[in-house]
Amino acid sequence: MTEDLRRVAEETFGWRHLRDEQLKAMRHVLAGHDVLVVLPTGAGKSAIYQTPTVLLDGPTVVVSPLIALQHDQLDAIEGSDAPRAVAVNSTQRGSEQTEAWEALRAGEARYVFLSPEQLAKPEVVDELTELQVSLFVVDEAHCVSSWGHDFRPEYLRLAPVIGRLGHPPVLALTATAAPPVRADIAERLGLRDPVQVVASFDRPNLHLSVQRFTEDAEKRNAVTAHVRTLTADPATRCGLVYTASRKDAESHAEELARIGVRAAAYHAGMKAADRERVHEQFMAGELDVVAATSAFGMGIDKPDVRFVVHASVPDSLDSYYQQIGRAGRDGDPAHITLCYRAEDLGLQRFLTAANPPEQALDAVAQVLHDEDGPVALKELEVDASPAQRTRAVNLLEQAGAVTAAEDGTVDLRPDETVDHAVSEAVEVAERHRRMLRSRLHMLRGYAETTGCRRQYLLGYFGERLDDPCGNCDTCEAGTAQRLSPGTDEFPLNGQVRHAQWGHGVVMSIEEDRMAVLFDEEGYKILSLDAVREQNLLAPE
DNA sequence: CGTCTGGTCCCTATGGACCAGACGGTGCTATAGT
Repeated sequence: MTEDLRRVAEETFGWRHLRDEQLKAMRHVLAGHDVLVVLPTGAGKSAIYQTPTVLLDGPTVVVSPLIALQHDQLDAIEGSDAPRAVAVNSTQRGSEQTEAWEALRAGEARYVFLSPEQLAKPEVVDELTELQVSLFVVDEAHCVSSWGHDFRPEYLRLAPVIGRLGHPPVLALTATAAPPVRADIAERLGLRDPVQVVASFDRPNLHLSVQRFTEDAEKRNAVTAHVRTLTADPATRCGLVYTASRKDAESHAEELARIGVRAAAYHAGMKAADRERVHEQFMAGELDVVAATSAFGMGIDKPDVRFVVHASVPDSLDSYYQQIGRAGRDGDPAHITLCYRAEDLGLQRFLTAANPPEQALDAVAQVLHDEDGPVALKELEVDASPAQRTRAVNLLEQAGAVTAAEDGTVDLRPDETVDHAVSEAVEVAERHRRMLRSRLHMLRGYAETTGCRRQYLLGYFGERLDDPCGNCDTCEAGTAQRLSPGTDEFPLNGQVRHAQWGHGVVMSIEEDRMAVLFDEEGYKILSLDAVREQNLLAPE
């Protein structure tokens, strides 16, 4: 099997060497296992589905969040000797879509790229069922967890689709996923006993630092001054400035342009043509700095980004790590700076504060209660937007009040009342909100720690670095210390139980505090004294 | 949750204090109008 993979990799794609992680994941895919792969960008994640597809009988479905990413992948496959790849999406004419399906039916095309929204359409799933799909790939799989719960709820409806396709091996690929995100991806996709292939998150060439501010104006000036200094040096000319709002992306870009930096803004409120131009100019080295919201990033694989400055905090360390990971891909040193104001957490708190869609929940539960049999999702006639309706179904399903069949229909469990179903679903939404809030606490912890930033960051991703890294601001300030191996009663990654919060895992132990990840409540930061004096945690 | 904006108040006028209300992120898809 390994020899076949190596042969295809070399003969079809021209890859002389495969990394151990790539080979391991491919072998499990060919053996029919579900696989969750967490590998840094540039480590060849795409190869993990591209190669086995050549050896499999049926086509490979690739779920991809952005049409632009689908195009990149199509180009990559077209540039090899692999079979043809097609995409089906809303930018195409009807004839183009028809041709794509025909090529797949004829066995001429063997890869098909789709958004999760396409897979929400029964006619698309019908086509795929006929094709006898051999491999189901979810690219950028962290989107399942980060977008599925609200922004793009179709991401949580992939599990029934996978079932309908006869549950071919599922391969979930991402560059960033902390342990709870991995668990969420596996659960939401319905992975069966997935093999996890996780590479180290450490990027030692990134110099990590945090600058604290009390005044907004002061922080803005510091961002400008810092970027001015960096861009003035040819060795660190190119970088990114991340902002929390579109307005700030524009004001920072304007200010930088005013002082002579080749800078432009990028956010989702801009015209598609302008966004594309900024993207291309940055890739071509015609722009040195892009000041952007979180819209900028996926699919950016520019090796020589020398700095990432955050003008405001993002929503989590998960997002933060993803954004800073766009620097120093070539392995050369890069500067990472978080310009931190505690007040900035307020905006993120707001953005994660969405109330559970109670009306939609109520309407959906009521319709399902009144109907005799299962109902197709699209046929659910409720007074709510399609996205809200899907979100309500997702929550009801997670609450165990609604069951989803593989044919895309849903039904209320027998004996389930509308009120009980709604209240359970609201509790699920609130648990999720608590998890998002708790991630914000961990971000705050990173910004405010006097310990080694890298130890903290890696610890968040479940990886342990015993000694201070020597390449962050706290190490340079001399405040970072050797990581405590935990105490006898609470070893790192040990299991604990809290009377109120239930089961958890010890994520980090600092001098006077510890972080615990609870299954139901998310991350909690506890004072070690309080834990000891009040006997808050019992080892499990 | 925090910031910004626009309006009102005060009442020899002006501009600062105060308050209410709006706004804040991520993309797909389908469809109407050129």
